[in-house]
Amino acid sequence: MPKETFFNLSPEKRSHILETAISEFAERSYTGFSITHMVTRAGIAKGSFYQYFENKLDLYRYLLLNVWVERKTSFLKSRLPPSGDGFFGAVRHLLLTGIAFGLSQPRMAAMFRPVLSPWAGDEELGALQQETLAYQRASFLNLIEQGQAQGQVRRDLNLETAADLLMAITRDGIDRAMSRIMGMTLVELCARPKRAAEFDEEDRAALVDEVVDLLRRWLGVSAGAPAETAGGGIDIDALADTRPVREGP
Amino acid sequence: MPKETFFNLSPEKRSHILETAISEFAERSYTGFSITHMVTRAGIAKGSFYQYFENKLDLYRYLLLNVWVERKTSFLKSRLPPSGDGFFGAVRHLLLTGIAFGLSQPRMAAMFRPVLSPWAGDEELGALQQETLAYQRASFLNLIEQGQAQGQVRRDLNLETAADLLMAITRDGIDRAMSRIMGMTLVELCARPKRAAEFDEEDRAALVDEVVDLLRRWLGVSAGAPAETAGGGIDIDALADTRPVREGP
DNA sequence: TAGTCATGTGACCAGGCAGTCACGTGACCG
DNA sequence: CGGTCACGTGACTGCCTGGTCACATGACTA
Repeated sequence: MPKETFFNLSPEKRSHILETAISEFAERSYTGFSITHMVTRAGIAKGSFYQYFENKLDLYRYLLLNVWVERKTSFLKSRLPPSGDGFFGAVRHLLLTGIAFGLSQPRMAAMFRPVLSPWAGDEELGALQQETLAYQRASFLNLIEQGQAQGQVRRDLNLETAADLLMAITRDGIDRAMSRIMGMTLVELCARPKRAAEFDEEDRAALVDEVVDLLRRWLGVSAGAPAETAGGGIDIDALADTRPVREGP
Repeated sequence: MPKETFFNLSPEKRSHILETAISEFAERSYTGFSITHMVTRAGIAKGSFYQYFENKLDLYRYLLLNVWVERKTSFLKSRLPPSGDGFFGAVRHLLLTGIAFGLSQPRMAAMFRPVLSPWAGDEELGALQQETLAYQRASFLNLIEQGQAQGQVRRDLNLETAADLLMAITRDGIDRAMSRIMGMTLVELCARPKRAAEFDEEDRAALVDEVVDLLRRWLGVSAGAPAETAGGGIDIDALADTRPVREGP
């Protein structure tokens, strides 16, 4: 957690430092991130950095557990799922919202990829990654169970394996497809954020519809079973990447 | 490509250097790999390294495009798929074989993850990764088309998207599930390779069956359609990660 | 024996890094 | 006015890195 000194800074300066750090992390990855380089770019002295943060990991953790979480939850709350579309309709909305958020924050999406994906990467991030993945898994498990409770997801599933595959499809699969469709990686997108518009609403809907179609065929109760379409929303907490955390002192 | 000097070495010394390099790459990742550290561990002088290889990337490329490919193709050829199980039976065998190979080569599986997964990671690997991913995508597309030609995979699919999702399910999904079941990451498995046995044949079959069940529901022609079970094998080239490459001079 | 050539070697150089610390600055207070 | 306190600063240390290069070694040849 950052030191008190950091929170005594003016909001503008604080934000300036964080934005610079986000850019650096996105462009150079966690390992490539150099404190020396970042402070030069931000126009502050290296000594100041150590009056704000313990070290690189402290800064990264703060960006993940506070900044990212805060932005994501507020984004999601501004686009609440329409109720009445049933479970898969809610999932569809969830995926579309997730894509929109990622495109609106490409730098953060890029810098947190190693910790939101099951890729070991930097040893230093191991603990953080394990914690985050565990929380995501729990969220996805919860999601499937909600679908079952609503009678729209079959019950003869191995829940644990289903959660793994569901994560792979909705995270890795969509990532892969987006990279292909946009013809660039996430890091390249950061350099040209306007290109995100080329992947327009129509393309996004087409992709998500393919994915939801897969999910319906895989998870949906077989045709002919009692379709219990009543309700059918999903708990918004199921979308979170990490346990909600409070702002620092 | 390594220099001539390297290929003039005795097979034992050559192999010793490569094995040391593989361990170092697996334990410290590409960015963390230090030539200085590796040569010390291998017991050779740093000057010698530069008489064998151009630099770190040269060594890494060679390990991927030659050593890995060679071992994988020979492994796959030693376990040819039984014909007669139809398309999904062949896919099942493919997945089981892939898992067995990965567990038999955990260090290489770990060191090549960034280049076989759509994770940008080290800028230096960007070109190599792009090339490899493109080749894999082509293989998966080919696989789906074979299934369609055999009448066992539905034709109303967006092929491109289907390939992305198929890759996510069979690579990322299985990776995620294996990490969960074994309770450790790939890197940790390298330190205790005997633990691979705890993920026994039965567990593997259970996991793969879940995945194949998903694929059947998603891709399979709807029940009642003409089941053209004739033939049903798959071309073994569809399994490759990279374009086949010849051994150096 | 003298010479040639491929190979082996490690001290050395320049550059980048994280983290420290003695000092500078300026606002506020008694 | 002097003193205190929070914050800002950048030179400095110690470490590790990739890559080079002048020299050593030893086999083989004329």
